[in-house]
Amino acid sequence: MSLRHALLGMLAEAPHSGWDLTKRFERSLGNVWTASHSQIYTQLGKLEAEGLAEVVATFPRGRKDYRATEAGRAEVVRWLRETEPSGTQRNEAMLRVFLLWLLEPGEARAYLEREAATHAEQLAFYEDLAAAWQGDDPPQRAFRVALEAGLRIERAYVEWARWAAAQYDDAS
Amino acid sequence: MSLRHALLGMLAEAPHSGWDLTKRFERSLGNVWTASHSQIYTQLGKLEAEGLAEVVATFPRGRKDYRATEAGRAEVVRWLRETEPSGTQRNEAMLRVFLLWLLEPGEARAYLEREAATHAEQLAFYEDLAAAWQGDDPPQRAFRVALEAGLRIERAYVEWARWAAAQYDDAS
DNA sequence: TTATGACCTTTCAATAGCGACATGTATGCT
DNA sequence: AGCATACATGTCGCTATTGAAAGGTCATAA
Repeated sequence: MSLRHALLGMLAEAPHSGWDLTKRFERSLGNVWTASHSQIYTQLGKLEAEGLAEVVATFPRGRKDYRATEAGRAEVVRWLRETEPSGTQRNEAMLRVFLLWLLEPGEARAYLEREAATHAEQLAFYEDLAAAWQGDDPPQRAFRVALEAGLRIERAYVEWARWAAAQYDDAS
Repeated sequence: MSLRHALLGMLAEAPHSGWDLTKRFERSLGNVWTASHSQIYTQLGKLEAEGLAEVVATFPRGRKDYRATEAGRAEVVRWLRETEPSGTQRNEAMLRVFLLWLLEPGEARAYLEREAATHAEQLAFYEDLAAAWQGDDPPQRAFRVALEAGLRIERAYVEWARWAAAQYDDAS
């Protein structure tokens, strides 16, 4: 399971609460892997029970910060080294493109225009992030590398979606 | 559930057996949504029970070809029109990039070089498909539009992965 | 004739993931 | 004081997904 290792990786970087982690999934990370808070809290409990993570501080409102233990850190590293990325892909928006011929051309075009807008928005978000970005420790550099992928891929998406919308133009 | 509608969409295009559908998921479709044969056969059974798909022919070796019924076709269209794409994203290979700082720079670089190679291969596959492509009916055009997305995004991936590998160069 | 490999379907147990429900706390505004 | 909103965690039932096991057919070539 990847969620497990995603969490462990973040907890190896710095202490985080379930809330923090949920927010990180909603923002940047959500574009490569989604997870709901119910999944995250459940998993944190399991990681703690297995000795891979531990609570390092508690705060008002019941907030608990977790950190990866040595065993937890070792487990992510082992996972990175010894396992192949599973080929599981999930992108419902693109899946729909295969089925667009079932709609009227105008509807298909509208869908693609919405896609273009959505990706343009995402791109702008990444650009803001990149502009504001600083920090040069290893986790931040890894983030920067991932962000660059986001920038390039969103650009490709936006251009594609505009081109695709034109393909479904009534005139065509 | 998207799998359901993905299958229905393909069955609206032409009759397919579970085997065919599995192959289509392994090839082109797998890059936006993965599904194992066990899931596909189970789902075909359900679609048939609900009257959304029907067996239109049987062949040697137990092969059965399914086609979407009118109700099935209407259901995909309804889904396309009335529901928003779920935001679920899943891309384990990119998720790992966020965690690459946990490895030695050399290991990280090697990972990214493998990614570059994998995506270059995928790109070549799409290019071959595109070169061989012909047919101008609506489903084929939709496929062509999706393929164009694949081409553009894989190109972006390859270039990114090469750039990213250089970031983790020992010299850096 | 027999082995090999490609074709093809089915079932099942176990795990992962989703969405709704439940519960409560601190902050800031009116 | 009262209220809204953001913060914060946790549980539960249902559905989706995976991976493995099992069983069978046809074509081809050694």
